[in-house]
Amino acid sequence: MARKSRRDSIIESAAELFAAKGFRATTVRDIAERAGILSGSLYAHIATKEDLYLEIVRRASHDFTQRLNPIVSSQSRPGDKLQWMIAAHLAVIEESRAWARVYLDDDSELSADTRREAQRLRRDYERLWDQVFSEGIEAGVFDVQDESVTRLFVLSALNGIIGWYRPDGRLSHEELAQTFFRLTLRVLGGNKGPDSQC
Amino acid sequence: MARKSRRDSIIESAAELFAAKGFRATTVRDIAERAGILSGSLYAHIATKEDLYLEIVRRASHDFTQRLNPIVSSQSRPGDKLQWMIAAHLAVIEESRAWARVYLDDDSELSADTRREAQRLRRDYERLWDQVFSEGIEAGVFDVQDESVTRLFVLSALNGIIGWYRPDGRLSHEELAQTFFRLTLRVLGGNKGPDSQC
DNA sequence: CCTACCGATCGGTAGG
DNA sequence: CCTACCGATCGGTAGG
Repeated sequence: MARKSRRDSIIESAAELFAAKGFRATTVRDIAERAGILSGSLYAHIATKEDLYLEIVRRASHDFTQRLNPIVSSQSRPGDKLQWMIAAHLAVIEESRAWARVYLDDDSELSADTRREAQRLRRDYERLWDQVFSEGIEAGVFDVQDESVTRLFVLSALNGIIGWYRPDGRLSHEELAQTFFRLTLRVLGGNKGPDSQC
Repeated sequence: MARKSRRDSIIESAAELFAAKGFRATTVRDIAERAGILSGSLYAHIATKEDLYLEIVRRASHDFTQRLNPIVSSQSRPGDKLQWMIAAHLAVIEESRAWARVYLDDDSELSADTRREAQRLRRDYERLWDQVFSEGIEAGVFDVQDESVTRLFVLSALNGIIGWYRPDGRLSHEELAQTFFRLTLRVLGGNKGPDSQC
C-alpha cells in the first residue's frame, strides 16, 4: 500500500476543506488542525496556502487526465470512447470527491496566476473531450451543427455532476454513467442505434 | 426613469464585486469605495455583508422568476414554452450579468442560513423548468427515461452558460438561444419535427 | 456620511 | 514540529 507522508495528509486535509468551504473561508489553522499539527508547523511542508491549492489541482488534473488518456488514444469508435470517458469521469468523482470538486470549480478568489494555471489544467482535460467530439463529427457518427456551443453544453452538464452527485444516491455510478451517456449521445445527435425510435 | 437610491448603488457595487471576486474575497471597503463612500458609512444603509448578498440573490431571483412565470403559465405547447424560457434565461444573463452570476453560483463560503435561503430561491426557479419538463413528458412530446437525471443534465448545461457566455461573442443571444433550444430538445427527445433526420 | 477606532482573525515567520 | 509572535486586514461600531 502507498506510503502517505505528512505532506500528503496536509494536502488531503486542505482538499477536503477547500471543497467544503472554499479557498478563502478555509484558514491555515483549519488545515493544520485537521492534519493534527499547529498552523506554524504547516510551513515546514508547504510554501503558501495558494501552493497547497495548486498542488491539489495538479493532482486532481493528473487523476482525471490519466484515466481519460488511454481511452482517447485507443482505436475504439467515438461513441464507445464517449461511453468509457463518462464512466471514467464519474469514477474519479466518486473516488476523489473533494479533489474533483476543488479541481472542477473555477475559484474566483485566487490570485490571477494561480487561477490561470488551474484554468489551463482544466482546459487540457476538456481538450480530451473535444478530441473525441471532433473525431465523431468528422467520422459522421455525431451530427452537430454548432460544435463550440455543443461542446460547452455537454461539458457544463458533465462538470455539473460534481454539484449534485451523491455516491449513496438512487443510481450506482455505472447506472448514472449509462444514463448520462444516453443523454450526451442525444445532444451529439449520435443515437442512430436501437435507442432511436425511428 | 427609475430613481436609484444610494442603497441601490451599494447593492449594485456589491453585486459586481461578488460576481468578480467572490463573497469572501470582496471586502466591505471594496464595496464602499465602488459606491463612493467610506466603509463605515455603509452601515447606515445595510446591516451586514451577508444581508447585502441576500438582497442581491433575492433581486436576481425575482428577475429570473418574473421573466419565466408568464411563459410557464401560458397555454403554449411545452416545446414552445421551452424555447421562450431559454431566450428569457439568456436575456436576464445578458442584462444583469453580475446579479445572475451571484445568484446562480452556489457559494460555499456563506453561513449555513444564508446559503440555505439562496438555495431555496434557486430551487424555486428550477421548479419552473421542472414544471415544463413534466408537462412535455406527460403530453408525450418529450421522450425521457430518467426524468431526474435528465433534469439535472439540462439545468447544469443551462446554469453553465453564466460561466462562458460573453455578450460580445460570435453569436447574438437570440442565435445562442436558438442553438441551445435545439440541443435541449434533443436531450428531451422532443425533436420529432423537421430537425429530425428520420 | 465621516472620523476614529475596536477586537478578532488572517497568512506567515523566527528561533529553537 | 512547537512556542510565540508579527503586521495587515477584516467586519463592524460609536459618536458626531
